Amino acid sequence: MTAMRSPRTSSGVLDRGIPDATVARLPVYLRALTSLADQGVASCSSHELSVAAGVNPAKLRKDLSYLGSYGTRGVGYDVEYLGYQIAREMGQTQDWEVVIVGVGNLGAALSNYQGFSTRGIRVAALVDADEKRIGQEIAGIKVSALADLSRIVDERKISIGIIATPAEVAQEVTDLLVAAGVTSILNFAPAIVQVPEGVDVRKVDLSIELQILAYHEQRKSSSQTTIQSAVSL
Amino acid sequence: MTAMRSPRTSSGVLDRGIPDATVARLPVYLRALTSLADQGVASCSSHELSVAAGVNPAKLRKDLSYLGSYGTRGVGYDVEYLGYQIAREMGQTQDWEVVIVGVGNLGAALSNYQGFSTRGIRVAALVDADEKRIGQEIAGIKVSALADLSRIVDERKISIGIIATPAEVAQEVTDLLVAAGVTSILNFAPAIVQVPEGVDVRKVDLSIELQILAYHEQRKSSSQTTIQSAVSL
DNA sequence: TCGATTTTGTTCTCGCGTTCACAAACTCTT
DNA sequence: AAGAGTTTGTGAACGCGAGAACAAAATCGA
Repeated sequence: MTAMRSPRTSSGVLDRGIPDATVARLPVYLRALTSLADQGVASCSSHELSVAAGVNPAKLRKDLSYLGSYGTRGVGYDVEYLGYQIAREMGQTQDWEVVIVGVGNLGAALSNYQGFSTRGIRVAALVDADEKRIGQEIAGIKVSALADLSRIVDERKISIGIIATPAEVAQEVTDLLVAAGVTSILNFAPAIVQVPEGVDVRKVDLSIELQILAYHEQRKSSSQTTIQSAVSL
Repeated sequence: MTAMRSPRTSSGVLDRGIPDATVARLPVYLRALTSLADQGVASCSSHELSVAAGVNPAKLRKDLSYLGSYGTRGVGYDVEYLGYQIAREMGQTQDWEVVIVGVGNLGAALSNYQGFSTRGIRVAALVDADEKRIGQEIAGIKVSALADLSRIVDERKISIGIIATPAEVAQEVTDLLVAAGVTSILNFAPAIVQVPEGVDVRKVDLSIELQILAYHEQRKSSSQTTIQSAVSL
């Protein structure tokens, strides 16, 4: 979304250059595969998997083809094997430790979110500027002072930070994270933050998603009345 | 993302058919305009606004041109006027009441989220299946039983629902929402839900965003070592 | 009034992503 | 062993969106 240029090193052979659109879908496939595995399914076709993932089967196959040929023609994909290959490609075979800045309602919700641990992501530290919150324990993690951010990031070799603060301090927090050595940021604050070259930012805006729905909702109802008035003519 | 086909009625003149990509950016522009207005800026050029919104100025102007000609050549845009036009186009001149199903950590965070009210969105009801939560008050709203969902949606004429439940019950909740008359759903549960024609679903997956960052992070570090090994040759 | 300057609105081109359609490859049955 | 039936992997066509570039329109100064 913002400055999401992937490295695209022209280093030749090894750079398989998976398209951004595909990278964004691989976790969806992985989730669908995990779900199938939980149901005891050992093998599946691209069609079955595409239904579970909610995409077009041809798109699914093309996406998977960027990783290599992990299916068997006439048979389909081995659920566990394909899942492992996607997980490896996505870097989930290692554990990524993240720091969450801001432990208000959203930060606390993220800290308690169960979906991270199974995806190679571990919330390693919580940081807040509010004196009253420092020292509190959330999801088994002590909240540290903002002043300790740099030391924590350095000690634990954290490269991913999550911003769950009010919009007003988002840029300030971003600068602190970048200065501390973080190179990937997930920003939940409703503000555009500027980062230097080499730092990735992804933005999740809860109210924007709702506004998009409201727009379509409005069009639904207005086209309804348009049709009605057309009929009444 | 999922079945986001806009109505595209061939009803002729009035259908200006704003592209989906543009609709997704309009709220960003609106936020930037609000921010500028708060700073006392009365007028701005497409360049200034594009910096605040984090997009290309040409893209910004093209997006705005779908709404009409609300700028003045040689001058720029009136901040308040343009803001109003976008808000009107997005349907924010009316209030959209939404119901949140599931008041765990995330549901509670959403209930308390301040960003909605200024965007024409009002959390009108909270619903949960857990007996212990029913009757509790969150953000000044009493939590109702799941059994009352249909009545609430009907009484308050709610057309937008938010799912903040565990993945296992997401489809079940979706079916209840659709049966109750909801036609737009924002799904935070990590599951793909099936909906009938005419119902819009948008999906926000917190861990997928982090996985995408982890992927790029992995590529950064591995391309680093590739360069190093290339140098050492 | 006229030219210089600024900035919008729009046309045009390019590239990415989606989807179709088919050949290659595998299994199963006879 | 061979043909019928599946399903993958991919080449090719198509459509949408991004961004450059330019014409149209407004202001400003002389």
